[in-house]
Amino acid sequence: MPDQLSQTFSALADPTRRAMLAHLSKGEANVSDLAKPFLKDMSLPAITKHLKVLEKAGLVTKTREAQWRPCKINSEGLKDVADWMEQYRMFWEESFDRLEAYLKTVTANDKKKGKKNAKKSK
Amino acid sequence: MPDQLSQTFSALADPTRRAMLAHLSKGEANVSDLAKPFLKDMSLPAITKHLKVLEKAGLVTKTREAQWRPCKINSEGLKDVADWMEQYRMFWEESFDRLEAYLKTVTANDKKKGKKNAKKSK
DNA sequence: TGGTTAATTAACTTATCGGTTAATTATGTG
DNA sequence: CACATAATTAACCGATAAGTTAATTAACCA
Repeated sequence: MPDQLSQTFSALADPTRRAMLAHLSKGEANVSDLAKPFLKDMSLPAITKHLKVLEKAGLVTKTREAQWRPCKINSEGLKDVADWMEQYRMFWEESFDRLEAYLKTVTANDKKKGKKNAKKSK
Repeated sequence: MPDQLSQTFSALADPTRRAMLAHLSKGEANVSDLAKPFLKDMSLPAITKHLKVLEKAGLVTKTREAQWRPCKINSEGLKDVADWMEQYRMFWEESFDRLEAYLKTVTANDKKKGKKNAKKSK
């Protein structure tokens, strides 16, 4: 049901999963390695589920090696997020001048088309 | 659930909310302006709820002007995401050389402990 | 005053999420 | 073989997310 990007954002909306990703940013790890920091707080099946979410989100790939499942970061998911973010760069880079200039051009267009936006009073 | 970054990612994990944000990237808009493209698919209260999610996530700020509620993008939330993303830049920028070099330094530590592929734990 | 527009709140339903325990599948080893 | 280790699957549960309809608040207008 959900599009890929939604799945990716959804996967990142959990501190445990982000921590697992941070762990993997240091290199490959198998499931029990990833689980270790969390086994005081949750069970191993919970970790398996989190990993599956990360996989489906395109953030992690899991392979097999005997009974182990080495995991590593999959850059695809991160790239999708980074690409989406790009369109908002001017907002989070506090370049106020460029932002105001940009918004001014948009507003100018609206005026031409006679759009009475949120501009009606004051 | 309670940490800010999770809330922000969670807010972005919905195509309707991302579309509303895209709309707001063109300038301020009232609730009904934002709702218009979606009123075939969902009710106005649904939009109100989506907006509230975006607000709590620090992605949108809503003010009052008579009976209207002009909304605009709040860069704080976007900045939080962008900052978090930074630590993974080397992955989604396919600079394979640097990535491999980096991972090699991390793996070198493991090799000292005799790890071939993250094989052991304990 | 009464009516219209903009938006929110309340109450409710349904589906999904994040976790659990118990059982199961693989693989390697004495 | 028996057994331990690594990880997954199954079945279940409570909380929350996303939507609905109906009612309500708030401001403007004639």
